[in-house]
Amino acid sequence: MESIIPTSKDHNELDMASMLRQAGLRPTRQRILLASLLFGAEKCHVNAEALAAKIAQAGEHMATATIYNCLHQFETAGLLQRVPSGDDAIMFDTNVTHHHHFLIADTGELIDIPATDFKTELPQAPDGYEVESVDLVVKLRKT
Amino acid sequence: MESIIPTSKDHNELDMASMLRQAGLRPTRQRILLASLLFGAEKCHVNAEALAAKIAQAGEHMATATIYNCLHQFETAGLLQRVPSGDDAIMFDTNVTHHHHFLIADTGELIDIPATDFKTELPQAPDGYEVESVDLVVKLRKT
DNA sequence: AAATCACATTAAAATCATTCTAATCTGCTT
DNA sequence: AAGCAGATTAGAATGATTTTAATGTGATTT
Repeated sequence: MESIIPTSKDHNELDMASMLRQAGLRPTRQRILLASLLFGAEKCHVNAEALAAKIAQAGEHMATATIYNCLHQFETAGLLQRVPSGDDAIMFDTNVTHHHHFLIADTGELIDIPATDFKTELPQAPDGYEVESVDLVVKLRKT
Repeated sequence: MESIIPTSKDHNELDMASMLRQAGLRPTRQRILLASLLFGAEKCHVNAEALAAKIAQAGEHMATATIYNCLHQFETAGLLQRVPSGDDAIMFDTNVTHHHHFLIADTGELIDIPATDFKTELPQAPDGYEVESVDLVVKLRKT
């Protein structure tokens, strides 16, 4: 009994599928689910473990290797950016614009800093090299 | 048949021992050896694996746990600074002055940038927090 | 719509840096 | 020389990530 009127869920999945296709990735069930969790919500900073928890919470299942595979594929496709992290897990940011981070020292929480909130005069790259990216992390502690 | 005239090796060990004592660390054989390797040479950026290699090369032996213990103790004592790293190993810097780093993307090699080589206007820390440290990494790729 | 093929996903084992454990050792003080 | 707190040790444990080798699945062709 399929409805002609698409549900919001269907609509979202179509969005995610076309986003993936545009990124050159086949829209598999797993990649669509991950994309929904990553790009449908507000949360910006995730690691594999946090995603696994969200997946379980949604009553779904996915192999750990698939989560890592997809995260790396999303990064390569430019849908995610790797960000420095306080703990020992790889963290990704759904905000792929040029910006930097506050890192709360004791919790490991990351907070975006718009690139416009500060100005940097960079040193010149050594001969034979060019700048690929610039990462600034301001570590904070409670006063 | 101990000589009254100290060899340069002895001299170096005395230096290291007093440095350690000043830092509040008991000058054990292992800590003196590590200190010699770290603060006697030019090399600034090390991880546990690189140190283990140097130790083996010097014909000595040290438990892996000891290397990690000492590195963390040296860091706490302010003799070393942790630095961001491209690979997945913890890296330390014997340069504990305020400065930043170039990171060669494909080799993982770090190069110091004097803090005076660029100017940064930092954003204000959120309420209830204060800035603990600022880390800037400029990732480079070969042109 | 069946066949096909390249690509994805999977569970489980492997890897690798780092930390823990519990026993032994060693600087330092008495 | 004795004693003790702290240091070192080998080896086991941990935990995030990757590999392996087998199975499954989108998309295209027939």
